[in-house]
Amino acid sequence: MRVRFCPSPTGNPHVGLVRTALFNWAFARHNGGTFVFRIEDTDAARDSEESYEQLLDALKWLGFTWDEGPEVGGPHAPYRQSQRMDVYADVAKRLHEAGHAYECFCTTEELEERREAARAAGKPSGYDGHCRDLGAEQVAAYRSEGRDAILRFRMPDRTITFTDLVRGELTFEPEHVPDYGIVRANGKPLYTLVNPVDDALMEITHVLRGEDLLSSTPRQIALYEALADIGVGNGTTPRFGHLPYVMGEGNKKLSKRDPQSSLNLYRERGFIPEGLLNYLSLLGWSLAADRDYFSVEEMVAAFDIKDVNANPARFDLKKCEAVNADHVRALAPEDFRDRLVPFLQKAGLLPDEPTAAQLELLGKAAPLTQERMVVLGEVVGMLGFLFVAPEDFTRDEADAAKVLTADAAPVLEASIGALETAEWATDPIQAVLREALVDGLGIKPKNAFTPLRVAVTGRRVSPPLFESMELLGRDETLARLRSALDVARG
RNA sequence: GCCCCCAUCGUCUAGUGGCCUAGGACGUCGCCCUUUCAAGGCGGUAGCACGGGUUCGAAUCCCGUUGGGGGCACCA
Repeated sequence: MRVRFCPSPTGNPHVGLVRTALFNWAFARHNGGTFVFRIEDTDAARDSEESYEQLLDALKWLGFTWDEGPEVGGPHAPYRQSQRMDVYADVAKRLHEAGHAYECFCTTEELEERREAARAAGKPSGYDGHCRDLGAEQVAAYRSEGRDAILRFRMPDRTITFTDLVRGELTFEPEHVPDYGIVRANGKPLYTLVNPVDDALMEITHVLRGEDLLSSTPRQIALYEALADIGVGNGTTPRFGHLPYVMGEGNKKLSKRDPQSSLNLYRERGFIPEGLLNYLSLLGWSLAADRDYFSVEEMVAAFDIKDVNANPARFDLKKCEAVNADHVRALAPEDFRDRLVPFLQKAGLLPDEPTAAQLELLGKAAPLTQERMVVLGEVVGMLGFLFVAPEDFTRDEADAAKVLTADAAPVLEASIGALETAEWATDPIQAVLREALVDGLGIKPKNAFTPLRVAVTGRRVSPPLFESMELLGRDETLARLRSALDVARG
């Protein structure tokens, strides 16, 4: 079994692309097959090197591995179509010579005109076969007019039926599968040619791709047969499975322009690969009736293309976040801590090379946040107060205004007094504060600790207070309580 | 316009003729726990698009309708 993932490097990787990669990869891995990664960069106008780099980076980050493709090579190298142009030129020439393709001189305007006419007459609006059987003198006449020709594939005049791996048997009548262009007038091959040619050459056995390619499958099947006829590839036509769309808001397919579709965005927010892949696998597939939290290993072990749903799935950010949060909580403490570092660095709270003391502090603080976090990026807001330089510490203005009022002054004052001599550890800190505030001043815990929380962490919502104080240290804690007292007194 | 695909709670899904007075998850609502926020616990909410068949029996099979999506390129 040989499976491939063959994106074209146009723009940022998006979640629909990732889902397709995931299903292909899981399919290959589950069946012990070969996973081929190929880059379809035949459209110079839209492809970019930057997108190519991002694609590779994204796949690596997600943990996908490929057996053949860029950087790892393989028996069918190169795996970037831009480096295979001579292959396509040769195949196109042979297709032409064998009569499977012909030159078409129709101009865009002429095609447009006839398409409109066909449509108005209630007939299929694909190519009408105008140049199918041009004689030599007609070809010469067009050339002398200065017309350019594209190479067009000659579809066989027969019904094409195939069994889709997710949708079952599908049938297309010939009048709805018109002849189609395979080489541009400038000689550059089109996707319609290069994709099947490479699949044939690379001996791909199973093609899992988006539903948008469903209606082009019959014409590709015809091309495979023509390729077999002229001896390109090993003569077998792959089996196809068309994956349902990933939809965005409303009833639209998630498009690259849709910000919700950008993988990089999720990555920057601190989604982790485990969570993202788990969620994406749920879009069109399920492990079991009552489980939707699982590892990618479990998915691979269970993945069967027959279980994939045919109906489109909407991307639900809330659920994606919930699944990600579950995976964040399941991380080993040290792993979790390490993954936090880049986010703190990006926020300027940690240097490029954190000191041992900083890492130790993070190691102690991280557990306070792990089950409170949906995405790793939240660490900046949650633990910023611990890592910020004393002179840079600020409080949320709204929280301070609401909480650090005259009423809070006695609470802060009593706390300072109690903490100056307390043993500096979570439990004793809690004990002396309870004694001073709850017992001493008769204030409810909730009301007693909120001013302290804002004073010390700068926010009304924070990690557990007493642990936070312990980690902050006595001097800085007292300094912040004193400065808060000044604020409270006006 | 022509062709194709799809149709279970708001969302993702389980369900392949009787186990379904349709199960789970996210969301949402209520309660409990509680130093904030989470997490956790308990409970509630809400669905087989519609109409015909087939069958002793249909969410499950067939047909039609409606709705949604896609394709009909010298894009991929």
